[in-house]
Amino acid sequence: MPALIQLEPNMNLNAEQNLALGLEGAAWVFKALADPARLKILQFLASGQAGCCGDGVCGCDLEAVTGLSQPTVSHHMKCLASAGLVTSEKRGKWMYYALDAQGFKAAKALLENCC
Amino acid sequence: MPALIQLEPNMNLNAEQNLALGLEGAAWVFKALADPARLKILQFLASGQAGCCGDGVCGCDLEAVTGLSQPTVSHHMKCLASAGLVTSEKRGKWMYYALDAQGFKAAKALLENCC
DNA sequence: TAAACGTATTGACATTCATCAATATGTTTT
DNA sequence: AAAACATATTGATGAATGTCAATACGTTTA
Repeated sequence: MPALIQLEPNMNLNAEQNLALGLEGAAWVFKALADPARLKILQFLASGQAGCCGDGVCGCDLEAVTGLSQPTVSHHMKCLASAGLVTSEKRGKWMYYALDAQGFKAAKALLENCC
Repeated sequence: MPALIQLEPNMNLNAEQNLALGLEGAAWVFKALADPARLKILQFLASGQAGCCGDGVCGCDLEAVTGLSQPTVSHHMKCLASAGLVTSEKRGKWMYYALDAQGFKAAKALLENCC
């Protein structure tokens, strides 16, 4: 039976959906982790370092951290969010990003169970 | 300082090398995990099911499991081996594959530490 | 030695991906 | 209202990827 959920960059995959998608969902999460720039972003988010735009880490922080252009960072964040690894919240004109602990728990479980 | 190790499909990445490569090495491992066919192969290797060629799982088993062609399976196995996730051993005319526990430990550590 | 068989390599092709410049959208500040 | 600013989207481009057919390589068997 084909999956009823369509994997797209514009979705935000939660734990249930991930499970329902089976290997496709698992691969989607690992694909999000499979890029040095995105890992650097995750590392920075995990470090707890303060950002330039007040309380939280915003997009311009991540441009500085990665040295990538603004559109590229935006693309990477959409990728990470679609895999359920980060959360995003718009406050004013800034977009604040944070790690999604649940997504990482799911990723670890994937590594435990499916392999 | 640039990494002294060159990531290639033809290498077999061990834990030390992986660490030395930093985010590049981590991404390399996650990239190997980021494909449904490869996850299915890993799942089968983890299941402990008997193969068709005696003691161990050989290439033709994985063709049956994945439904992919022989060259494609060969390519995937090289990818998994280069990431240190599987070991391969040639016995007679067969190639036997098994999970590399150390590789998975490294992958889990990457998920813990770098994120 | 020949034939058969499992695996690896090569070449080709369509798809996906990372990246940036240019532009659009929306919010805040002047 | 206008200017400034942060982010999102679009379009384009070069690189990487998954796949298979054809072929080459090694090993075993007849």
